[in-house]
Amino acid sequence: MSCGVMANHLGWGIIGSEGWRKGPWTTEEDRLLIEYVKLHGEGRWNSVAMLTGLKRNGKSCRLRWVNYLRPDLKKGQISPHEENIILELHARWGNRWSTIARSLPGRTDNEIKNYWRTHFKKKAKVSSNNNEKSRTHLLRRQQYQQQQQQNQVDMKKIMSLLDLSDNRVPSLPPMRQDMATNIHPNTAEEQGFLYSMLNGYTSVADSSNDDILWDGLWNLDDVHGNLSGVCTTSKAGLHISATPSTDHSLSSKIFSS
DNA sequence: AAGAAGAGCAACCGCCGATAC
DNA sequence: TGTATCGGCGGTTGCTCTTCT
Repeated sequence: MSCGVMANHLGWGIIGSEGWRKGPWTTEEDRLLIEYVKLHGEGRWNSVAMLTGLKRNGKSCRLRWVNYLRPDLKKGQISPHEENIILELHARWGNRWSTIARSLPGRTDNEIKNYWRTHFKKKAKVSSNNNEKSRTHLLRRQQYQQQQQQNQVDMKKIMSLLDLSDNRVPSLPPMRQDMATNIHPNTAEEQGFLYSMLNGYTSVADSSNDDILWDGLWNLDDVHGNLSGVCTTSKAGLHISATPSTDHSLSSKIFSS
């Protein structure tokens, strides 16, 4: 069903009190917006309505372009690799979806947010259904934490071996090599984090440990109400103690594009 | 076959920081 | 320096589609 049909069918696509259309975009609206960006580039979204005749406000235009019309968007399902990256970065940054999205070319913050939300709910439900297994989970979590402590020891060794003048990370699979070279760590701390993230996720989030990781994340959510304090723990193999909610400078340095 | 429930996703809202004036 | 505007972000809503009963 096209957006236009849906809009008509549902009475959606109404004109708001300020004269702006709302609701799903029609193909004609998309075409106008694409034409605008071709001619004027991205930005100055508030002038779209004036220059194209679109009855959409600037925010709506920007959102439509960023989340749906951008030519470099990657369509299709999130791959297992991407899921692992999301997991790791969420453990690190919390709900900073735009920061996470910058590490996943072609994916939008909205897409990642939706993905996390739906999978979070799914996993959380599974977790709540498995209360009877809690003792087993506790035991496994203890094992997991021991593994993370070992990871920290390993990390120190890795950092001592890293050549900080060279951003390329040796001995990584191609996908992780791409990540490493795109992110450009500047300091030993950043490079250490990046390295632990890239190397750690197979041990953390492979199929055998995946439920432990999710379980840890859900429990953190229960405790904190949100995941803003996640990385003060070793739950996801991360060990830099700055909290995501305050550590804006590091994230912007690491993920600046 | 029909209704209910859940999953997935597009889009809106409100807040906030950056920038212009 | 104060105010207005714009753009970006995270949270939330509401709709369709799919699966289950």
